[in-house]
Amino acid sequence: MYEIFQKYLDEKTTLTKTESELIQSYAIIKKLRKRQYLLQEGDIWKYNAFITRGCLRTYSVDEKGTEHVNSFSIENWWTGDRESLMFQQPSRFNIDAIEDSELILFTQDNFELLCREIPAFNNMVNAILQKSFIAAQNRIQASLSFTAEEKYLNFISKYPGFASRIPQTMIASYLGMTPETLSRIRKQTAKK
Amino acid sequence: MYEIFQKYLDEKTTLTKTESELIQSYAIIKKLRKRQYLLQEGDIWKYNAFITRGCLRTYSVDEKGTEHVNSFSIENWWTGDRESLMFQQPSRFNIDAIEDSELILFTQDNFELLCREIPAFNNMVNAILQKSFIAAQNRIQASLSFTAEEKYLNFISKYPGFASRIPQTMIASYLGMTPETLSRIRKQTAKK
DNA sequence: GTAAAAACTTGATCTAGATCAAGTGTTTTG
DNA sequence: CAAAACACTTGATCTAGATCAAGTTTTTAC
Repeated sequence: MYEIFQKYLDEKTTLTKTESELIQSYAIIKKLRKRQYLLQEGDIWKYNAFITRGCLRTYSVDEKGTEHVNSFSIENWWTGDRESLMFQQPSRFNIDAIEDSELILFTQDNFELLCREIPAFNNMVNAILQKSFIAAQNRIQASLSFTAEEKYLNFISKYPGFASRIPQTMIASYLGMTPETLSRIRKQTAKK
Repeated sequence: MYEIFQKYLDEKTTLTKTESELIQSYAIIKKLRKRQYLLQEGDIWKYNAFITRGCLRTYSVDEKGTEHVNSFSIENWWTGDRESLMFQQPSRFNIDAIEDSELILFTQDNFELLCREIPAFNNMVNAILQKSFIAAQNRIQASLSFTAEEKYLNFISKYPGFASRIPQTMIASYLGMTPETLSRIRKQTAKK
C-alpha cells in the first residue's frame, strides 16, 4: 500500500531518490478493522498518520456520554491529535475506523527528522497545515452562521461522497445536530 | 513600536544580528484608529500582520446583515485572512480595530522570503500555525458540545482579560449566541 | 439464513435560546 | 455639555431543534 503514499508525495512535492527512500525507511504500515481504535481517550498520541485506504473518525465523549464527532478522514488525508502530539498530553479524543482501513505512520521523532532533512517535505507539511487551518476556520464560520439545513447542504457540497460512506448518526454529530433532525432535513431536501 | 515585535521574536526564537536586521528591514508599521478597517470583505489580503498594541476583530456578515465574529486578536498575536492570502481570493471577512491599535505588516512575498532565508523564523511561524490550528479545533469542540453558559465560562477562563476590553455584543457573536442570552448568563453566573 | 443489534424514520411533546419590545446606562461627537 | 448613537438589561413570547417514544429497515455475526 506504500505506492499510494508515494503517489501522493509525487503529486505534492518533488523529491530525490535518496529523499524518497529515507521517507519510506521510516514508514510504519498499520491496518485497522472497522470499529478498531487508532487512538483512545487518555492515550498520548505519538505519530503522524496518513490514510492510504478507508475512513476514520475523530470524536470526543462528554460527561453525559454523548459522542461529538470532530472530524472524518479518508484516504489521502492525514489524521491524529495534534494537541496530544505537540504537548505530549493525554488525548481528549478517540479515533476509530468507520471502514477497514490502512495507514502509514511516522513517529514524531522520525517525522521531525524528515522535516529537518528534507525542506521540500517540510514545505509540503506546512501547506497541509495551512489548509487544515483554513478548513477549521470555515467550519467555525458555518457553525456560527448556518441553520441546520444549511450546515447539511454545505457539508454534502463540500464533501460529496462522504454522505454515502458515513452513517447519518455520525454526520449529524459532526454537524452539531441530532440524528432525528438530520433525518427530517434529508426528507425535506429530497422533495425539492 | 518595533521593539515589542523584536522582544516577541527574541522570546520565540534565536536569530543572528543580520537575520534580525533583515526582518526589520521588511517591517511596515501601521496604525489603526478604533473602528478603522484593516481588511474589508471583497478585498484580497496581502500581508502577515502582527499586533504590537490594541485589539482587532475578524467577522463576516451574512445575507440577513447579521455579523458573526470569527476571532479576536490582541497585542502579541497575529491576524489576517489566511484563505484570502493563500488563494489570492476576495475575503469573506472584515477585520477592524476594537481599540486604537498598532501593527507590523509584512507583504506575503517578503514574508515567504524570510521563511526561506531564516529557518528559525520558518520554524517559529509553523509553531504558531500549529497552535492556531489546535485552538480552532478546540473551538469547534466547544461549539459542538457546550451549552451557552459553558461556552461563556470556557471563554472567560481561556481568555481572561478579553471580557473587560471587548463589548459584550461582540463576545456574544463570537460565542454564537444573542447579546440578550449572554446578558442573562452573566447575571446568573454573577449570583453564584 | 436467521436472530440480534444497529441505523434510520416518523410523530408528539418539550425547551434552550431567539426574537421582539421597551426600557436604562454609557460613550461619542459636534 | 447636550443629544445622538451605542451598549446593556429585563420581560414576554416564539421557534428551531432536542428529546422521548415507537415503529421499520439494514447490517452484522454466529
